Amino acid sequence: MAKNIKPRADDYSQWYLDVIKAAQLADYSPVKGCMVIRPEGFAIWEAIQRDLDRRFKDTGHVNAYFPLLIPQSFLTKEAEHVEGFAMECAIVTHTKLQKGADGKLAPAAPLEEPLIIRPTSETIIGHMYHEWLQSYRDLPILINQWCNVMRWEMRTRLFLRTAEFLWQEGHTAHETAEQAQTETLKMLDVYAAFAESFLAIPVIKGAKTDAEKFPGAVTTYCIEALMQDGKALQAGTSHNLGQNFAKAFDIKFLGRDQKLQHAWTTSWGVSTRLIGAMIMAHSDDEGLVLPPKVAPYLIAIVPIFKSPEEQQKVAAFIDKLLVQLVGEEELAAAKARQTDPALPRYFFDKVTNQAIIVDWRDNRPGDKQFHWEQRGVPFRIEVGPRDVDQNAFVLKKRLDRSKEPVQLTDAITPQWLRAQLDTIQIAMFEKAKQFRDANIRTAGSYEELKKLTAEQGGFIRAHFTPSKEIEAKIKEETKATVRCIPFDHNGDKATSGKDIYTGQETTTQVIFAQSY
RNA sequence: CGGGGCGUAGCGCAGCCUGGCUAGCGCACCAGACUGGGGGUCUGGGGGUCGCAGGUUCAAAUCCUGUCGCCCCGACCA
Repeated sequence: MAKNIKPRADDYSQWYLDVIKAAQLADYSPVKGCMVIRPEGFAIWEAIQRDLDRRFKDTGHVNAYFPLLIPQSFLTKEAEHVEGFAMECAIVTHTKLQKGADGKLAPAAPLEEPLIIRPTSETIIGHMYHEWLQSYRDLPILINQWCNVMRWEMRTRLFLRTAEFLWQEGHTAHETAEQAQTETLKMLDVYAAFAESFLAIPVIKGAKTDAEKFPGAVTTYCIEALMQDGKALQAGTSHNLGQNFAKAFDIKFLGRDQKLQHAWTTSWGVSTRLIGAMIMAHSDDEGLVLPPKVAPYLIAIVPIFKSPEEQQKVAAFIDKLLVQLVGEEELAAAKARQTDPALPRYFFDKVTNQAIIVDWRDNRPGDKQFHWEQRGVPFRIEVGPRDVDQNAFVLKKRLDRSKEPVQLTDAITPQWLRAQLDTIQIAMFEKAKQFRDANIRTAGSYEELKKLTAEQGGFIRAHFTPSKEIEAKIKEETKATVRCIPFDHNGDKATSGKDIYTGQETTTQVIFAQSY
């Protein structure tokens, strides 16, 4: 039992914060709502960036960078957009601090036009696309940027909703509506594939209702994930912006038909919220559980010894094991690297920056077990004198907390480790998927929806015709919202049925859930 | 912005109601010893303007007033 982590069943919210704290992923900052991402947490973000960025490049996108500050007037150019974001904007109004008569520093030199700290970059990027775009030959524009954004949320939670957060935002411009739609759905697929294969989080793809869509979008698509407490989390969005922003920012080009016309744009993004999703999807009462593809440390080796002689014997064996897993060269390189000698790191994969760490700190072995377990390291290897005598080590799996002795034969190779990691990666996805699937229920009536949200949570499928007014009413009464209109799920086709609220016949099925 | 809770060592807390001796405890930290296969034991040690500002009092962590901040719940949130 982890003594510093509250069990999920007692207080899920506290459990989540305890897991983050125990794994040292993040910390509160002096500014309310802002978060410090610590090295262990940032390594996860780096892994996400690395893999996603590859996927963006593979689909033809390039990276660029646009400024943090946006003229206030830009925000007002798209009506829905300003309405959606005005309430949570941070505004820069002055350029310097000066000592006043009372000796205290106060803002001086007010700006002529206040600047907004970007809550998202459609407006400034729209402005630039206006400047850059002339002809259909310039299209498509396929740009992504990795950056921070700021949304002054009333209430924040580490990773899930912070005032400032890191994300990527793709912004593309196309010649035709069809191309923009293809792009929007393509990126939704990229997100879904990434969430499932890299983060091992099963997601449902679908469209948002008008009530839930991005301010200024024609259609918003999303991937929705289910957390262990039965609440939904929007893990990524892809927006077809139609010509809304093109019109607001005058993004025009001369077409093949020799006519000046507005471009069709899209935007899509995922954020550090994914880290929160990953924590909540996989971790247990013992702490963080990381999918192998995300983990900065793949194995933590815990040596067991009493005397210096035993230490030497164990160290020699660990070196032998390391040579088989990372090679002679890396073993020597690691020793030359001169990091903390008590915690030497050996790169298993330099491309993904994933390492094996050996814990030589002068602590009890039990401490070390808890230490690495709480940090979600997929495997721990225990090596003591008894193991060395039998030419073996003890392999402990974080996922199911099992342990088994393994002989150190020629079979212990990088391929062996990769196979082990793949098995865990798949098992984690399957486990999460089983949980998710077991928590998809169908409501045949509004009463049933009320009952299910109150008693069971999870995703609730129902026949329903989206309507802002009715959705607001349902939200008020059940705290549940339409998470999405799913494309299709487990092969079950949307068949006609009675709208749970109005009773009218409809072919539209939606997924309701309480969400983060 | 509304409701609730809380500011005392790095962290977690007791003490406050009913003012009074040198402000305590646990964890963490440092030194040493015994230890070592899932959070060990002992000894010694360092660390505090009790959130801040006023007030009452012989005397304030404790009472009063004000103020600042944080956390949780709600409203809000592509």
